Amino acid sequence: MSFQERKKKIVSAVNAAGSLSVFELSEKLSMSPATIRRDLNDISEEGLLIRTHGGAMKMDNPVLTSFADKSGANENNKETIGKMAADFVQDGDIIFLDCGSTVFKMCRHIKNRNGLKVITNSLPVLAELFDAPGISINLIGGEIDKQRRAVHGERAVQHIDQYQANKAFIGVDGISAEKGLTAHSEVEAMITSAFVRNADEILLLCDSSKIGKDSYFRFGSLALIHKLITDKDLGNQTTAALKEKGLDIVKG
Amino acid sequence: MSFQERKKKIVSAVNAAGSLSVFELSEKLSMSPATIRRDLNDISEEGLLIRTHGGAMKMDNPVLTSFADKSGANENNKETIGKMAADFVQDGDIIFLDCGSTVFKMCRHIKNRNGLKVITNSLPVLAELFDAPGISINLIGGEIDKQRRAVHGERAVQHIDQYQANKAFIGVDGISAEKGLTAHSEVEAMITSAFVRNADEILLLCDSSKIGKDSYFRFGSLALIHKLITDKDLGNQTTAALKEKGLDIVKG
DNA sequence: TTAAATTTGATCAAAAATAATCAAAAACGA
DNA sequence: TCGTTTTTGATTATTTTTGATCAAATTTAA
Repeated sequence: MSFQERKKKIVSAVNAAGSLSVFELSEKLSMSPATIRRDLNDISEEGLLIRTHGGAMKMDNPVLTSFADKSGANENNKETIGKMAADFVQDGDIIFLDCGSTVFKMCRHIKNRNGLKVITNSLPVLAELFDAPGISINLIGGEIDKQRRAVHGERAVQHIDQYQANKAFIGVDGISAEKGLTAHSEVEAMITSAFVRNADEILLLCDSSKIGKDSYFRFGSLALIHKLITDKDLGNQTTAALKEKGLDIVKG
Repeated sequence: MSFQERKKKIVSAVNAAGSLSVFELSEKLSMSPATIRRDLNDISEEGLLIRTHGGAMKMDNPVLTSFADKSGANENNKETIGKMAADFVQDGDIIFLDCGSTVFKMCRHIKNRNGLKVITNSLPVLAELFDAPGISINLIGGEIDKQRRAVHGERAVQHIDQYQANKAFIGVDGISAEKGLTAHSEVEAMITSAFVRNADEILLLCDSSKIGKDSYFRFGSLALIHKLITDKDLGNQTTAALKEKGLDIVKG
């Protein structure tokens, strides 16, 4: 086994277990502790996990968590939300798809639609739908945001403003009855706002962990949202508070 | 078994297995380890798999591999042209990169530049340069052309017209002293024309098989081109005819 | 706090893999 | 056909990787 392979195995083993000791890894991979230490140092240098005394633990910086990483937080709920959201997509629709992991989950479930037109700024969405014969894709142009694997910027907003869609499937970083919709960053909020302003129906995909939380940039009120698609873990009290605000809630 | 055949077999074997050692491959294909090593190095140079100590493993950029370029005819010449063209790219440049396999070959050789700004409509180019820390990418928006793995259309042309670059690296489907530049399709010609009109210096990458040939859509004269980068197989007579037309020819 | 136990980084030698070199074999072109 | 070029496999020197050892650093326990 080459050290490149070993490194991959170590990363996924540590990600799966949360944390592992040098000794556990050395046993699991039948390698000497010295080698494991060297590997761990290399890997942590690359920023893929956190070195601890005696071993390593998983790095959970939400920004770096790639979409391919199946071990992300709230995986099951996001999957369920994605599936439910896909039910609102019909043949012939013109839809905006935002970047973000929950919206990405939808894609797998809409690949068999026909005559669908997807307008997106998300590279994972592009990659996922690229092979679908019944779907034509309009890619939003502009600066590539490597961290978010998406296109952002003024140019991208201009692009979106030239189109009109039936439905927009969007994600946010926080939502609450008091502050409305919030995002981690202004650039992302600009894009989402553009989607909202150019679509007939706005569907917000948001797992329960983000509901009731506020992120730092406020960019819109709840009144903009036609449907909130979320998971079963959303408390009844919060649900009631949001329904009070006139939100149509779809709960997994 | 030819080198090309073997190469294909190695790539698919490694992709199927995830990873294979030099010895496993040498047994499977009945070739000496020395040959397998040579092959592996060539293949990993082309970026189709990752060379490891002791073997190779499959390359999986989870989001963007689907756009990886499939290698076709005239491989070696295109590779050489790409390498030469890369020499004309300097740190800090703003460049247009056209879609097409020869231009794509450049990418691997410019990954280590710093402060480079790349404006492109090619998905393979995007995938290849995505990881390069010194390069920022501006993706041209518009309709995705799945067959060419690129963005085309009126919207894309508008996008390009908003920018000005130092250099444009373009490809064509045909070039001759009589008819000038020709393309397979009008959509592609529109994009290339837009690149030409918005860049200070135009560098045409074109292997000798396309020189002297005409494709069906004429879209520009040779006078637009500042440098023609081609391979060693270009006949002396043709070379002379093109030089007559004022072309600066760089020959591998 | 000090003392004991554990973990680490550095160093080194052995083992494994590689690159470089060269001659034989095969493919190619005139 | 013959001479040239390309490809292949064997040999050898070099480089990389690994595991062991041990002193220094860190953590734990008393």
